[in-house]
Order: sequence, then C-alpha cells, then structure tokens
Amino acid sequence: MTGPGEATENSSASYDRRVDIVGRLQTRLQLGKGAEKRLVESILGDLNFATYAPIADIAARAQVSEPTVTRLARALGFSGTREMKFHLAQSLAIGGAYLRGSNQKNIDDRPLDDVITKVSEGAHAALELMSVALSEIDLPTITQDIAKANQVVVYGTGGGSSMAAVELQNRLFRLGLQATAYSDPQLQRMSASVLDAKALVIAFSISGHARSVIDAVSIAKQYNARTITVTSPGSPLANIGDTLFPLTFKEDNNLYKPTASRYALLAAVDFLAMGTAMSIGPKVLERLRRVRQSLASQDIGYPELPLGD
Amino acid sequence: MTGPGEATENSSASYDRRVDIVGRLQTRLQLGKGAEKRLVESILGDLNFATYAPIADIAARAQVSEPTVTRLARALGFSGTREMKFHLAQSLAIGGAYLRGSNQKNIDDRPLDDVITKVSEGAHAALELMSVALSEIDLPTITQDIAKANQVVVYGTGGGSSMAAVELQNRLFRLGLQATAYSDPQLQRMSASVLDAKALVIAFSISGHARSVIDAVSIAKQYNARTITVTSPGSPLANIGDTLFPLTFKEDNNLYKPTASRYALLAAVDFLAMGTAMSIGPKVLERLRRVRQSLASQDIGYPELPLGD
DNA sequence: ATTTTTTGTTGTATTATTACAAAATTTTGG
DNA sequence: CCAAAATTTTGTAATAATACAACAAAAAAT
Repeated sequence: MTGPGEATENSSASYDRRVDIVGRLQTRLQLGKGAEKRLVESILGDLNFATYAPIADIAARAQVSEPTVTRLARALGFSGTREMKFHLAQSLAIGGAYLRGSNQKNIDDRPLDDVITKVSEGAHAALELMSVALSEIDLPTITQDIAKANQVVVYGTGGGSSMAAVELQNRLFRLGLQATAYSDPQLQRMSASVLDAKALVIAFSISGHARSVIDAVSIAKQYNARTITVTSPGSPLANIGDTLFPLTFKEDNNLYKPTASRYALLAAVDFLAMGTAMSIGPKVLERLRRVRQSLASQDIGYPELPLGD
Repeated sequence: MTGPGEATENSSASYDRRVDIVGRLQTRLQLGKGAEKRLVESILGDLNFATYAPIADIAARAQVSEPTVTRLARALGFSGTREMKFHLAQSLAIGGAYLRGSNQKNIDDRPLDDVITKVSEGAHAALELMSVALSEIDLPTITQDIAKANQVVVYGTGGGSSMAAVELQNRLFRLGLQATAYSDPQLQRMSASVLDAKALVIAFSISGHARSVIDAVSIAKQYNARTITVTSPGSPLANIGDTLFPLTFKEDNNLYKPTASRYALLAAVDFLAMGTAMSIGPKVLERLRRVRQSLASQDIGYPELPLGD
C-alpha cells in the first residue's frame, strides 16, 4: 500500500514498521519452513547483503526463486522487494553496528580500541531487548493508572535505579503530577508509611533485591497504595508489586563496561513518562509549555533545545 | 566504489559517508548551476520523495533528464542512483523527523499507542548519531588525559547534564580516580576557582549555553586546569574548552518525548568511562573488584548483577 | 484422491544506465 | 571584442538490469 507512487505523502505507517523489521523476520523464522525459511535465514545472516544486493543474488544465495523474495516482502507488509530493502537499510542505519555486526565473531574477541563500537552495541542490544520484552505488557493500562494518581512516589537505590527514579520524578512533575523520588533507604521506608489508597508507588530496582525498596513497597501495600515495580521478572520485588513493568537486560561480563542496564532503565522511564503524557492527553502540552518558558526566561531563548539542559 | 558486489564485506567506508550526504548535497547546491542545481534543490526539498520515488519521477519533478540524476549520484561518489537512494534512506532514518521534517505532517498526529516504538526508535537513532559523529575524534588521547589526572571535576547543570555528571563521577570514582561532580551553579564556580594545573575539568552541557558551566570552565582555565567539554560543536562552551567531545543529537519536536539527548549523554559517559578504564589498563580490575565486594557484603551475593543497582 | 498451499519458470513491465548527439559554456586566436 | 574551436553540460533514444505477474508444477494438507 505504501508504494513508491505514494512517496510524497506521509509515510508514517512504514516509519512505524521500520525498526521492527528484524524482529518480524525472526518471528517468521519460527513459523516458516522450506524455501521461505531458507530465505529469511539468509537475510538475517547478512542484512547488509540483503540490503544492497539485487533480488536475483539474494534469491541465489538462499537457493530460492526470485518471486519468493517478492512474496516475503509482501508478506511482511511491504509493497515489494524495493520497499523492503529500503526498510532494511533504515533499520541497519538505526541499529548501527549492533545489527551490522550480528553475524560477526564474539564481541569481546575484537581489539580493545573500538570502545565506541562496543558501547553502542551494548546500548542498542539493551534497548532492543527491552522493547521486545515490552510487547507483552499493556502499557496504556499502566500509564492510565499513573495519570490518574493523586500522588506518585518513586523509589530507587543505587546508581542506576536512583538515576531512573529522579528522572521519572522530573518527567512526571513536568506533566503536572505530584511526583517525588526517594533514593535514601530510610526516607523510602518512612515515606511509604504515610501513603494512602490514592497514592501510586513506582519502584525501580535492576536486581529486584534492593532491601529498602522491597520494604518500602511492602509498607505501601499495607496502606493500600497501588504499586508498580520496574524490575527483573521473578525477583522478590517483582513478586510483591501489583503490576510488573519487566526490566529485561543482559549484563555482559566485560568488567570495563558494566552499564548496559542503564539504557534499559532510561528506556523504561521514557516509556512510562511518554505513555503517561499520552494518557493525560493534549492538556499536558500547556504544562510543558510553561516549564519550557520558565527555563527560557532565565537563559535567553533557545526554544529548540530540550527541557532541562 | 562500494558497489553491490561488495555488499558482503564490512561497509564501514559507506557508513562514514552516510550521515553526511545531506551536507554534501548542500555544498553542491552552492557550486552547481543549471540542471544539476535544480535537481539538488528538488532532492533537498523533499528527501522522502527522492528516497522512494523512481528516477523518472525525480527527474520529472526537477525538470531534468534521467541521466542527470545518475550523474549526480556518481558525482557524490556512489555507484549509481540505487546506492544514493539507499544512503538517503539511511540518513533519513538517523536524522529522523528532523530531516523528514518540513514537508511532512507532524509526527504527533500519529496514533498514540505506539509509545514503545517511538521511544526506542528515538533512542536507537540518538545512539547511532553519536557513534557516527565520534568516528572523528581521538578518544584514546582524551581518555589518557583523564586517566593521568590528579583530580577530576565534573560539571553539569539541569536534568540531563547533571545526571551525566553524577554518573561520570561514579564511574571514574570506581576506577580509582578522584572525581567530583557539581550540579549547583555556585559550587561549580567556587570549585573551579581552587583548581590547579594538575586538575582536569569535564563539563557537560547539551546546549553549550549553560551560564554557570561556561563560567566554571573559564575560571578553571585561568588556573591552568585542562578542560574537556562534552557539548554541541560550535556552542560557546565548545569554543572555550581545550578539547571537545562532540555531543550530536537531533531533538525532535515531539513534546511528549523530549529526551533523545539523554541517550547521547549516557553514551558519552560510557565512552569516556570505558575509554578511561582501558587507558588505565588491567590494574583497574582490582579496584572494580573491591567496589563490587563492598556492595556484595552488604546485600548478599548476586555477583552477576551490575554495580550499583 | 482431491483440494489447498507453496514454490518455481517464463515472459513482461518497470527502472536505471550507456552511448551518442545537441546545446550551452568556456577558451583561444585573430 | 568577436567569432570559431574546444570543452563541458545536458538531453534523447536505445539498451541493460532489475523486479514482478501469470501461469504451471510440485508439495502438503485434507
């Protein structure tokens, strides 16, 4: 439908599909069989090739016929091979080294000087893992709860989680919600003990074992506050919360680079904050405008810049 | 000569050219004239169209002949129109709404439920843009400076930058460096005034206009401290620092999601921290082990978990 | 054994490029 | 400064490359 002929008009539909293309290919790999499976395998095995090579070469390499390639493209929702290749090119651009390198040797084997490659591969991977995991959950329901809450209390201890907690506080605050973040273990427990049924707790912990956060959530529940936990599925914290926002990440053992999970946390904050903004709806724009203006008046006008330099 | 035939090998050469294509077109617009100029104008006027439309349509719209399009592609260093269009598609993907911009309806008009897609696309794109931009700089030199510093002072004001500053402090501290972060404007100026030539300043600012950070860097320079700025190229802060670590990002106009730059900042922190760890070398591992142990003794052993939940 | 689905073959339509010719531009000799 | 030659730029038409449709054969499911 979104064919070349319609190039001029808004191609937002295809834009949405873009990044997901690799995931969709992987799904198809499970279901498919025979010629199509061979083809998908071949494409995933070398995305670069599939992007730049003509259909004849792609077909030859996968030992399938040319129309099979066209048919796969159609099956994925594209108007044809051409369009599929453009989208592959785009996800390759966005996924960067992460996707480009998927068929390469073990990351840690490579020379130590490509710090940039490693860090961004790790970050891309972390984000990818998160968005895959989240296809399971019902984000709107969670964010509607947040949007309706009278008071939002955010817990998180330790570098990553407390960063996330503070960040979420800022973001929700800008949306006009009463949000407060607590990083201090004592304050977490104390603040939890004065909550009521109209309060909403959001608790961050990568491991799900942070003692003070678990305590605070338990206390909050005693007072009937709703609790959302952002943590690893199956962890103690995940088990006691009302709703789980799963934090999925794979920390690799490279001691020099112990931070992939931070991207996952940051993404979680973004998902929650943006989702909440959406749930609140257009009236949130007025509040954002005010915040922006309050910053602008102080530091003379760079309106294009993000909030809170 | 990165033709389709070479698709299988690592196409890092084309990777470098990728983002720059719009800039190169703009350069050509100055020099060129006649048919080519018309064509370039037309392409820049609607990158989307140029990306998706067949050569005949592109030529027709610009009122030039088809071979002129092929010739332009060649002149830009591509093997042909096909390749040029792929690269356009990729820069469009990375530049995102920014490049797609003018001639499209607002992204915000799209349905509200694909929060996850939007956030992760933004994040991926931000990371990719950073790593492309950083292929220019000499990271080892910078991180060796950090590794050798007697004392590291980190400045950053406002949500994103202060988060980055604190995070970098933590990371460098774990490596055994004397690192201190200051988010408070007054403290920034004060701390800068007591530095000496052996101190190293790292200053974060997304815009590069944060008054207190600029002041602190100027003061630090008066006392001969080395200064590294992590900020937008060309900004006031970038101009006064000794070394620039360029922060490249395209904040899109989606008010609901004002945070792509945070991923760029986080990546910058990772690049610097990991690079520094590399520069220090293996002896850093012992320090990391100690930090890990100090955390483990308190909260009973989950050694696989990242430092600082 | 028949129907349905999947895959391949062949011919055709679309798209991009080459080869050549015609303008347009610049250069050069008077 | 002007025309004629040389050079460059641009366009036309033929050709090559690429992708697709229609149909047929094979495989799988009923």
